[in-house]
Amino acid sequence: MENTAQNTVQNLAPALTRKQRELVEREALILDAAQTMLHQHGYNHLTMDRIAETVEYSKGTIYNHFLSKEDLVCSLCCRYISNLIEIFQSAYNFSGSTRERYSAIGIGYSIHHQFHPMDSQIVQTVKNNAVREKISEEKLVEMESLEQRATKIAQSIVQDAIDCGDLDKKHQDDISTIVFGFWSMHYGAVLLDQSDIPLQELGYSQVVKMLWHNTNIYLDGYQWSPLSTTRDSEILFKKISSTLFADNTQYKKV
Amino acid sequence: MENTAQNTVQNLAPALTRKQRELVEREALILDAAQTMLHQHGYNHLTMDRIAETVEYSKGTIYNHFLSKEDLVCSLCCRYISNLIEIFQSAYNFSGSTRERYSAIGIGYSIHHQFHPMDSQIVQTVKNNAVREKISEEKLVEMESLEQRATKIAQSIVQDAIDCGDLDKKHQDDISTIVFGFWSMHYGAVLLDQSDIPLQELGYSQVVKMLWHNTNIYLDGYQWSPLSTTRDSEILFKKISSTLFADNTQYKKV
DNA sequence: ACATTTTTTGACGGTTCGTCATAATTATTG
DNA sequence: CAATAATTATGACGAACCGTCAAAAAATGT
Repeated sequence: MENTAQNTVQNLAPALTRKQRELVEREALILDAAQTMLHQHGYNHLTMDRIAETVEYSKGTIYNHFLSKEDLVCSLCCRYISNLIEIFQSAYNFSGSTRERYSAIGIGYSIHHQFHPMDSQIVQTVKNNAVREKISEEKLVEMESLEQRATKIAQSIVQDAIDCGDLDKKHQDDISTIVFGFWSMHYGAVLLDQSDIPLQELGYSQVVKMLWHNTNIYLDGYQWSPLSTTRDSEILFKKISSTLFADNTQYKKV
Repeated sequence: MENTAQNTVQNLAPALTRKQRELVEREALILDAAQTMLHQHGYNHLTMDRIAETVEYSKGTIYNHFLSKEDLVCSLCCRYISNLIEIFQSAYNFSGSTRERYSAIGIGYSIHHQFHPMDSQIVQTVKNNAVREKISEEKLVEMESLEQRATKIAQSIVQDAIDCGDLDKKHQDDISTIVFGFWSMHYGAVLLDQSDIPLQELGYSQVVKMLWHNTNIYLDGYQWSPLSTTRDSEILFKKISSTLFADNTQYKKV
């Protein structure tokens, strides 16, 4: 994803000047520092002064890159969504039925959360209106466009399902509703997982399991064949998750 | 609910002293002021100084009631959940099949959100870890106990469904999973509704409709009879919502 | 070598939170 | 009722943080 973008830019505009490259590098440096700080000490201890100190640039320089603290955090959120898009892309390319490919999106989402719970917290933070208000219009547009790309991948699998008959044609107009239901279920579960202590007691991957179960029920409700009752869900889960996260090298950062 | 509590206290401990009554009244005064401020100007403009100014007490006095700003907001959240419990209670008492009673909980939740979007924002804020960290242990316990009461109501309807055969006995061990799935779907949808601009474009009650559709599919997936396909969902929705919100007097505050 | 533009810097002003010594009020006692 | 003790209210203050901007430093152009 990042490589693709870089190549594209290089192809269109022959090369970035040294200055420009330095700028891009420094931006990544700042974001990495912020993310590490967020992981280690939480949002409340993430301050612009501390970031500046860590990367050994002045605060003013940080503000040359990001319009506000919230803009910076939103950039982290964008990196997170980009990673999610990669996972969704893998899910899209999973060789199996449309039902399996769609399920792979859900599994990808929940396991990614299990690997990086701190990062889905960033999303939660950015989604909060008090924070959102302080994010620049451009950054919001950037994030929304990324979210749309993620959504589009899911929607196109639903469309495939309708086209090949796995899902009844009467649901043609419900595609966005189906994606919304699936997405809200995952989103809500992940958020509840972060705050509800009673849930934590049940053990960590409990949420992943419950999501897997509930989404199967949900998709069965839509009569999206093959139904979960006709296959061994346990095996399917393992197959999909191991395929998606075979090379978990990409999960070192964000 | 509030009356009940008040009466209980009065019965057990003959009467509150004048001082205690003043304290309770003032606490409500502060919370009302905070809520109004939140509605009108958002979380970012809600400051302890402004609250103090509005209620015409000093900041120190506010801090005699609440340990921190976050504690105060959490108290607002508790009031919100209390209201939700009342609605869930009505849903529980709805005269109809177990499926309808359970659906009533979902409808109650989503319509309450439609009536008070600002208030579900408070929940979102409180759920955020950066805010949560600053809430006192006691307030968190209070809130969690309220949440448990709400959850218990939903769970007991599921149990009723299993007991009377509307839901297969094989789901006996999945009760909390069923409630979790239902709850996360609603929670996620409501949260997505607050931030995602693309969704807003679709019109306001769209989320309520999508939730109604998706939760029907979800419960159909569990084969919770009577299935939505055997009844007119539109009529049922209207019946439930008008029953639950017949006396919308309770919705003036929170 | 000098001038001009760009970039970096960190001291500073503005907000807000939460505290705490002091003042005001209320309760108690002789 | 007056004097003293206990309780409660107050707002000035310190600390933390954000974002700015004039001045300094570096880079670029002539």
